[in-house]
Amino acid sequence: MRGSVGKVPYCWLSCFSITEPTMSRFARPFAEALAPLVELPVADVEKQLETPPKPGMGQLAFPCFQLAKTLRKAPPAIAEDLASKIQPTGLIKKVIATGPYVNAYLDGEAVAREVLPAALEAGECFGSLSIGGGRAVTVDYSSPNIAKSFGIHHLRSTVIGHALVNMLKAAGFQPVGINHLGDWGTQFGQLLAIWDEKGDEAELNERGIAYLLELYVEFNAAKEKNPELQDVARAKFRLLENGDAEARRLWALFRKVSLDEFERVYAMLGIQFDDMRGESFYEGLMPAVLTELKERNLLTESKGATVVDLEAFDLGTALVRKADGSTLYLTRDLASAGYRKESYDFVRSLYVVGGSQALHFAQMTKVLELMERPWFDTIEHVPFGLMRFKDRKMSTRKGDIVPLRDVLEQAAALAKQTIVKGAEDKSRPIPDDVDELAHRIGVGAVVFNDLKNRRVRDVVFDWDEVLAFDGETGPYLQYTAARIASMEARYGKPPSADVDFHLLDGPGELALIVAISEMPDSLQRGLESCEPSYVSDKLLEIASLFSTLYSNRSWKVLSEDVALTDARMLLAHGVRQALCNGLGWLGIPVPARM
RNA sequence: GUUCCCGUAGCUCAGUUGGAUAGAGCACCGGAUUUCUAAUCCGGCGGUCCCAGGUUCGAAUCCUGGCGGGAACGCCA
Repeated sequence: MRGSVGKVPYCWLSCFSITEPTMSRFARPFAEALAPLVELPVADVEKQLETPPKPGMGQLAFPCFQLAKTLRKAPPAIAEDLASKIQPTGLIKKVIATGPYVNAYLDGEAVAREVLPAALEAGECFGSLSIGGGRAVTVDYSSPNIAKSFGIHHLRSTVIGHALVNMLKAAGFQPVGINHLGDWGTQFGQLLAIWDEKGDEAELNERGIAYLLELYVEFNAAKEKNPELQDVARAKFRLLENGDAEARRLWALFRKVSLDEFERVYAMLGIQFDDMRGESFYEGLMPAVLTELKERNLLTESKGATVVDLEAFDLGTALVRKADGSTLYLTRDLASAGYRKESYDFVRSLYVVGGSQALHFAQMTKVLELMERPWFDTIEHVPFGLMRFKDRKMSTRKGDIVPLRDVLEQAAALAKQTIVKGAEDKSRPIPDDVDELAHRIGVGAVVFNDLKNRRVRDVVFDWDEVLAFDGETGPYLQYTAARIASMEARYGKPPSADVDFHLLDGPGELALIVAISEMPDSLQRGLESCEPSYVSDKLLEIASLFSTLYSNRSWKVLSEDVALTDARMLLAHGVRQALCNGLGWLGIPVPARM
């Protein structure tokens, strides 16, 4: 199966022109010095370079184990020999053999001079890449089902997809955010079936989506006892597909009520889609898909249904038409894939959908291949782990979910409480925009909590964890940026790149500046594997390194020493720029202060 | 039953694509604020990297086989 969950089959970015990762700017000179001595190409040496486990051991390391065989010497002796032959120049301050490694120590002053002015100049573009060349990449994400509440379990696709859209944009691609609304299918038959019995438009207008969810849950409860109800639902959906006026009218009504609610949630998260076509849009395109499948002799009849037999590829059989003639999810996805290719001419098409649907996407891709779509292998399922309760699955059918809106509102309420308490403790006035600030912090906590870990892992929903503001959290990053913003305001003028870089020569500064310089690497790595957590990780590292410096009482940014203040301000500004840009990629708002 | 994913500290997770003494946060214990925001920082405690083999100079990482958890496997999406 292509693109098995959790593994990156190949680097899809590698087909585009890659700018050199920033770290290799530092690694290159070291590799160039080593290459002639070990008689290997510079690129090979560079690939072997590692980062030592502790900062006191330098910033770059070359392991000598592999040379031991060819040179028939002990690795430490080789390291010793190599180290003695390399002259420090430019970015490299010294080279020392440490056991079987040749370690290089970067020159803090030179690194600062290289990184910080560039960061200042780049501003909001700092950390960005220009590998995309304006090429389109579609990102199918969020895609909630109409007539069901927007639950916390939809958060995963929504925030991962949103982050990928932002990251693609930062890398110079033209992302197309697609919300493939689940607004078609037998589920509507179910809703229409129960609506016949007890639907009440007045109540719908009043209670909105909560009422629809209630009906849906009730139908499913009834179906448990009376399985024939599913046949009633299928008949209703067929009616809808055949264009029955009343069914269509109700469908449109349900759709609107749902969209109103979804829009509120998207507004809270600051998300806008480029394409909000639901599944229903592809209704008219499906006959053509079925016709083509038939002409290509890909269809077989099986138990009354129409299928594509994929047993030869270990992918089972893929249903494209039910026995009653109505269509399925796969049929619609085949149609939408072609439509997207025509509309957007994507170089890559991502589907941010739970890992449980791996088979569906494998089938879809295989069918597209059999249909001789040359772009079939540019489609990639970006799977993620399930969100569940500690002791049970979340179940929309049973109404056993947590509405996302509740979570965001709770988080904002808690943030407000923290702001108010903080203001009281320091006997300061409560800010006028406390609600806006609290909202941003709450969203930051909830979103970052989902993006900080690798997406394949299952997530257990836990209020304490979602609402945590301490440690490795969104508010921690926001707070670090806010503290710097406050210093910048106090500083009273824009930071200057014309500073004495020698004043930024300390080990803490060097580690921090190297981390800042790795922002583009985190973006690139994140895009290669569609994994926003690489960015989250880098931001935490930067914030942590800065906080350590900041908390040292003998290390002040603002002081009487003008030259020192200017230099440290430039560094602090770079930190804030990196944090703000990275948070922006992740779709996390940055409050003006905290 | 078959296939896919996951398994690292009490809990939640990183681990630079096979390298040095496996790292963070939470929780717990102890510290730090006359000075840039304590949503912070510092220290301590905490490990059979699920198990067993194999490959390798070298394995949490790769291979094989188990065990445990989750998911998918036809008319839902």
